[in-house]
Amino acid sequence: MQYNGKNVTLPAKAEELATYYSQYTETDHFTKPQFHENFFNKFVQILDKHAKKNGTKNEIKDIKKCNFKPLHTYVMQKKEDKANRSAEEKAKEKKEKEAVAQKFGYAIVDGHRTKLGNYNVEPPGLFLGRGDHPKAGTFKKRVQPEDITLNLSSDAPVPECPIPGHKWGEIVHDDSVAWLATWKDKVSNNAVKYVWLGASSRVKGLSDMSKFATAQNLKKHIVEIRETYMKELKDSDLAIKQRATALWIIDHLALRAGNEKDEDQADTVGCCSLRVEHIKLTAPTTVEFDFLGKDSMRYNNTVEVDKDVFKNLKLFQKNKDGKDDLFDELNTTNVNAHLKSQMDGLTAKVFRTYNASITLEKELANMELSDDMSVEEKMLMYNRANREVAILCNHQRTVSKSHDASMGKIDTQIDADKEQRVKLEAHLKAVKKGKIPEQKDEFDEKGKKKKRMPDDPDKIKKEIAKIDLRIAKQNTKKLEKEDLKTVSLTTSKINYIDPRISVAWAKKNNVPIEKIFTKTLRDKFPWAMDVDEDWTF
DNA sequence: AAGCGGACTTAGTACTATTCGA
DNA sequence: TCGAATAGTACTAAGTCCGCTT
Repeated sequence: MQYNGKNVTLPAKAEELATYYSQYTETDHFTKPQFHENFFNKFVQILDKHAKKNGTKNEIKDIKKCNFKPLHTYVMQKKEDKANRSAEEKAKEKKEKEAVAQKFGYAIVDGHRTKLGNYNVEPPGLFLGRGDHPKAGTFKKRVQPEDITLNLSSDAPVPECPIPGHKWGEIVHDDSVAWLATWKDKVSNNAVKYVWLGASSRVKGLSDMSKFATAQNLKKHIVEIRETYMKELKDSDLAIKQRATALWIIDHLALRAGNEKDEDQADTVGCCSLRVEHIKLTAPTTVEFDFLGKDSMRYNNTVEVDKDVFKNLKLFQKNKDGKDDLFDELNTTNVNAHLKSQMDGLTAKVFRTYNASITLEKELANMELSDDMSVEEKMLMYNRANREVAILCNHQRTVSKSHDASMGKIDTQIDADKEQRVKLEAHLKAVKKGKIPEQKDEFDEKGKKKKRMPDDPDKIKKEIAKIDLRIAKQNTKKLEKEDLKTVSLTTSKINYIDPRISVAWAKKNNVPIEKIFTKTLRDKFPWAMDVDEDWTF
């Protein structure tokens, strides 16, 4: 790198850090002041320490005088080189990776070779928080074997530590937990990281099944629970009033519970942690919610609420500052304690599972499907239902870089097809009159000769029909693409929707399950695959 | 009953593999 | 058959919730 226009040779540790940093030059992280600040603090700290050790003085003090371009160029070159490797080299790497996965990616659980969810420890680098994160750009240290605890059967051989000169931190034999290995992430306040079994494992499958069993159980209690909170909206006790209001929101809008958060995390909220500034009331019953939820995703929704809910929200805002808690008498613990008293195993998050599954089932039931529909058309219906769930749960994704371009491409194709259709129509008319028109050679934009139109009326009609079908298909594609531009269907499919609803629907409508679930999801939900077409949630 | 550590689920994005269409 | 677009997977951050300690 250069400092103040002069080349500098960095000590190895500082160079490593600066290399991590410079690889983000062209990303969104570089637009955040916090990212630079946290990086540079650590950078200077390393340089100071190094200088002190050598009895010199560190001159690098101002990030504005730093030019990390040479490092960035180097990192980008490496990336390009990697992409440009020969097919053999790539195949060789793939094979090696597969061998590692075979060796480290499985555990023997109750005699069965079971796939792990993850088996690599998180590599060192810069912490990349989501949204406006106070710790963005801080250094995430390399994890050493000594930092790692392994959880094995007491009679299992201890795996050899693969790093020479090192040994495992601790070996435990705890069959009351599901993790196989753990370490602490110093960046996120010693947050515990784990190695788990994969989603296809029996342990995870059973826990998934029990999640949906609880949600199904809520179906049986929901009428009573709703009656209770509707009554409690009018309770004279402020804490109970707040609890009922929060439950109305959790049930109707599928908000998360909303635990308290630390100062050194991004400022995001859920239901219980909503602040006065996050809602705007308009009489008689309109409420606009606008806040950042999990992953700093914006939740912006204007809804009509129950008149008592509106009255209560107005009351909770009274004499408060925008930064004050809306539900100052409430936290997730007492909401969940109350829910538990109404139904065994009931917590706030169960409402999301329940409402997601119920919504999909209801939406699918409303779709009118017929036997002569193509699988694509049926899937369009399914995805529309899935989309309603994703919107309910506020599952978003960023618009892909190529979105506008690919929409434009579809338009161009439709236009070309329409133009060709006009020509075919005219040609058909002429042919029918018995005058077969002379066809001049036509060329496409690449200079290739286009196919001539047939002179047989039936063949012309067939071609017109083909074009009509193509136009219809493209239009459908366009609609769906635009609909799903900012909506992510995968999150609800993986976590919230009882897979048996989808399996039953697929069977009933002769849609191959592969159209709905990827290989990984089919492996995750083997327990859902054999329900019959009449199964209901 | 607050508050914290720990265990587990849920989340979007970055990366990689596969499919599509010229 | 190739490159671009799309689908699918890997990754790890960020939630929820429980139970223990003070």
